[in-house]
Amino acid sequence: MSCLQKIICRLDSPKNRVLAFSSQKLFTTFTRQLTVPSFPPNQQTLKSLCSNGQVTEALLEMATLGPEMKFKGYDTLLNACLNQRNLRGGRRVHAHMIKTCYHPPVYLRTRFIIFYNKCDCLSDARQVFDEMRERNVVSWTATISAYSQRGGIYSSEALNLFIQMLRSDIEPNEFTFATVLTSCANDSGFQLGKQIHSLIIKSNFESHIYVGSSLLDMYAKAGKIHEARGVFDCLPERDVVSCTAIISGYAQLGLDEEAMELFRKLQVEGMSSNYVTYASVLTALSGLAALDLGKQVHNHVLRFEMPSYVVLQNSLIDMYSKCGSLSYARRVFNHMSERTAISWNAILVGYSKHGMGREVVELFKLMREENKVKPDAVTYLAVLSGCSHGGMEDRGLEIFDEMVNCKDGVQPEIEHYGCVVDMLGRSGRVGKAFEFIKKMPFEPTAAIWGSLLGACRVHSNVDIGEFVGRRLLEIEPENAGNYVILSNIYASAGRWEDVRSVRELMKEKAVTKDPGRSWIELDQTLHTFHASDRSHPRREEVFAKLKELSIKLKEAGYIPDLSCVLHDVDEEQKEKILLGHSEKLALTFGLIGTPEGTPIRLIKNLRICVDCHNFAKFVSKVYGRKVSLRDKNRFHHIVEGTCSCGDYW
DNA sequence: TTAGGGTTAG
Repeated sequence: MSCLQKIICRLDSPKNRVLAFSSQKLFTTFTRQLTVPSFPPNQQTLKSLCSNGQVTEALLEMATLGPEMKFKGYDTLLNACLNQRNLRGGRRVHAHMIKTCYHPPVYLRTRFIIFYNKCDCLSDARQVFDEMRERNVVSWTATISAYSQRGGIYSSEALNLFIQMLRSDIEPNEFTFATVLTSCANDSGFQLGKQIHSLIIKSNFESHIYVGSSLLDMYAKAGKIHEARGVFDCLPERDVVSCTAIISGYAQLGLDEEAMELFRKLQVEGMSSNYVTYASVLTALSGLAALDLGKQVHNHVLRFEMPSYVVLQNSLIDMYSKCGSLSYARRVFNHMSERTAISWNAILVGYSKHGMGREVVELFKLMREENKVKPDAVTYLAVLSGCSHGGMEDRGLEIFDEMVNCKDGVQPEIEHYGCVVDMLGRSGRVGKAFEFIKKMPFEPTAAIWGSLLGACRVHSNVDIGEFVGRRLLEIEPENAGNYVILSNIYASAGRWEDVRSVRELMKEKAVTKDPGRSWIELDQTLHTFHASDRSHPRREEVFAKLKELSIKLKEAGYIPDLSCVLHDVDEEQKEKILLGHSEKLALTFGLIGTPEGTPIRLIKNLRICVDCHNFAKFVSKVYGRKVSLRDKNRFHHIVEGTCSCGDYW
């Protein structure tokens, strides 16, 4: 028996053949000389060879297969490559198929679409799809899915493909609907999404759990939470995804109390939760600044060993920083084994909102030095805003220049220009800020003018303030805040006639202010107050204490700032309105509800008014309390009569 | 063979 025959004899079992392939150079040489082995391989052999990275050898084996077995052989090879995300191997299989003039059926071509997509080669997947003469619902859905998974600019192509699919008379199935709806969860796709909803009803898929989840998510992302809830309530069965989708729908729209209420209700009904559910719940708790409840969720997550999910940790960072506990947020950040740009952004935003500019700049430097994660547009927003709020304006302007020079490949967008306006205005360079706006490559938004108007008020620049204020009243006539600031600017210059005219204008336009709301967490319960609110069970105590405060603080030098009230009423009435502001009620409740010396943590849904800010400063001084107040924009840490915002917010 | 929910944003 020759050497070659001996080797072939030993290769009867698939296991031995693989071993031989892996270990004996000699054998490979012989096999290549043979080109066509003398017996057909079975699927296990092909799979094993491919899994061992020996795609070329596996393809040589394919030569012995009859045409009817080739389909199965290629499928096996491709599956092995797919499991290992072996792009090179998959490409070889593809090339071999073309070279040997094998015409794969729809199934196999679709598998290649899926393979290329999973290997992140969208253009190859698309090429396979485009070259198909015949397509079925799976090949269409797999291609649509490749685009919808990527989101963003790819969503419109997913929708185009879906329309083409309908035109080619292929009926979508539940997979197609569940997929395509994810591409409708944006402003441009919503109208088509509603039409697809009609189609879903006609096709009787509305109650399908995957389709229903996708549908309710689309409505929630379009801000149509009632429609989303309608779809959810009609689902015959619910699972963790559909429940999480509706909870996160509420949370993403800032309907935090509703999100928590529904979460509790569904928990009672026995819903199961996973790390995505907790990430969404933490978003709602961040909005509510419910620290104690947030800690409870954190403990639960640790107990159930879910701590290593990056998404969950990012949510924890955000929750702790928005609840005022930056040290906890930093601890979570420090202990992460893997960080994404969102992890960095969340902690940077945290420091930024607390006015800690130096920490923002240091952390950003560390992010660049580590060079593991690239800063994105949000990173720059956090850093520029952090510099602005944290007294690091000049460093912020340098960082903006670096952005313009494309240091990290992130182009400044209009929001970044807005940060620069804020920085210039904050540091007193109001004229420069005005010039900067004029030269911007974008049309200034109301927010940008609003930022400059605030600067004009603080730095008493009546000329620019008047121009900007009048401009704002034209483009944003419904925003009561603009009238208040313009009126403040006129009042500071003693232009009482103009103050009156702004007031008249406001009345004429029937401007309504967003209702102000403040709350405080005591014993894991959120106590909410509206202006002049008399609904709280301890209202009598609150108002009695408020009266006492008014007297005591005035003795200490507090003078109510009546210019914060635009109602046309007498001075006594104005003072009464001011004293009824929701943040004063919540602060007073904090004083009576906590032991002496305990820090008080408040949250306001809008920007705090100048008078309430001053009031809180006097409370901190007279009553020896640290007051931490989170308003719409940032944290105010008030100690001994001084605020961390430096009276500019 | 194809499918749904998630974290950061002045």
